[in-house]
Amino acid sequence: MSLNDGLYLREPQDSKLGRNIIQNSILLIDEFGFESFTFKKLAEKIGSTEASIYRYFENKHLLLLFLVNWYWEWVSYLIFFNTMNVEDSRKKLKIIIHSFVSASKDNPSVDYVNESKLHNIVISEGGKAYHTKDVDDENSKGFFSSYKNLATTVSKVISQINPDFKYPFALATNLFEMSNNHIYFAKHLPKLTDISVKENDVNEVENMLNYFADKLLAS
Amino acid sequence: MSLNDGLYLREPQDSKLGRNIIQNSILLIDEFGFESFTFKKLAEKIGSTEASIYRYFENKHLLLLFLVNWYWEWVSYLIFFNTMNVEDSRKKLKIIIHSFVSASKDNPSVDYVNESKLHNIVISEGGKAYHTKDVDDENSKGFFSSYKNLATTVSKVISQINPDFKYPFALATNLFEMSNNHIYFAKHLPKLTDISVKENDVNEVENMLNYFADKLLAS
DNA sequence: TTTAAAATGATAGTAATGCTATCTTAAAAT
DNA sequence: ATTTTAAGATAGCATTACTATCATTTTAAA
Repeated sequence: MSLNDGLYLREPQDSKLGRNIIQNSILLIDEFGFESFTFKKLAEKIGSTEASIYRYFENKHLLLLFLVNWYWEWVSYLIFFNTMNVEDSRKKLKIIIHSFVSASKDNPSVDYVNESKLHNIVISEGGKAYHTKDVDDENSKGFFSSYKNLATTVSKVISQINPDFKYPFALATNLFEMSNNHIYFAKHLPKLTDISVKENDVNEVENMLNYFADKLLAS
Repeated sequence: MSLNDGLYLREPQDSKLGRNIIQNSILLIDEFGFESFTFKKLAEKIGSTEASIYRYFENKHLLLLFLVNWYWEWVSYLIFFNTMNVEDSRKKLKIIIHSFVSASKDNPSVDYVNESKLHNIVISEGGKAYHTKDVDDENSKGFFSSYKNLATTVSKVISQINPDFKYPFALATNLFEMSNNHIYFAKHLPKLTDISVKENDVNEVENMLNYFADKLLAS
């Protein structure tokens, strides 16, 4: 998986220690949350030192950004792969929705990434990747381009379905954000949604997103 | 404005120092972001001490939660006030959308709250109020009830418009989240949206939300 | 109007966080 | 075989996120 090289000081995917950092940061952030995650705890967990981790990532925020980008690239790949031989753009959108809602199931696994836990991190902490005072600076360095490319891909399919639809980008990002939000709501703030997610079955979310997309794109 | 009293140790709205904390925390968070906001900086700014601020709020996270709740209560009040004499539920929803998109303009101002900056905080940092490892615990204490009540109010109007619509809560919260998201995107990640916000003119956002709501609720 | 209670200020201290620096050893590449 | 590069070990430092104590001021009750 190739990501913007400004995200790290040393490419973590190229060394044992680097892959260890990726793998175990996912486990720790998933278990304890991003706020209480520290490089010191991570170092202890992988039997290394803080200093060594700082040689890979400037700070934990950039590590999160790396993980989130990795996730977006992975979803992009899934979508590419799953829609490759599909002509009909309505079908395409359905497959896209299925791809990112169930991203963690269809597991073309890289061994140092637990995609299911990474998906949980994106759901719970993903927003923090761009809700920062440094967004503009980081955006100018291309740190969000994976997400923007993904949004562009989806917006194109939307425009194919209905060329008159005025908000293809907004709908694309809204499908992503809505998916993550409502999975989170179902788990933690169920009064804020109508759907429920039992034992990680996100079927209802998928149905809702399809319903929204269909209605909005009907001509 | 009356909020859940678990949010604070001492009601900040009842004393000069408390109101100072509210007023200046809004200014500081808006200017420098939540991450770099500290009680020490706030104390310096208002000529008080860290210890004194800790007598009002357990920590900065609870202060943020207080501010966000204050905002939601204020929006609820605006909606109540603006829809009071309106019969037609479609009109009601339009007014609701206008109320929260332009919340910062129609200014029934409390002197120690800069509603416009508070709105910016909700847009930029609001999600952090519930994306925490303590959500479940805080939810059980009622720390999100202002938002849930607001969502309930709006969902009722939605169900009046179209009683068969399956996702009244999800649409209600999505309108809020989408509003904040796309104002933020327009300012910082314009490739993720179709609308633009020039000089705080959120008209395009309002139009988009109305379009989405109308299409989704058409029978 | 005195007196007690409550709120604030002043100061100190402590553990954890978020780093940076240096030095040594181990591994890899030439 | 030797030089470069990566990793481990250790130290240190400024800031953060608090808690504790005591003195002083303000407010409220007697």
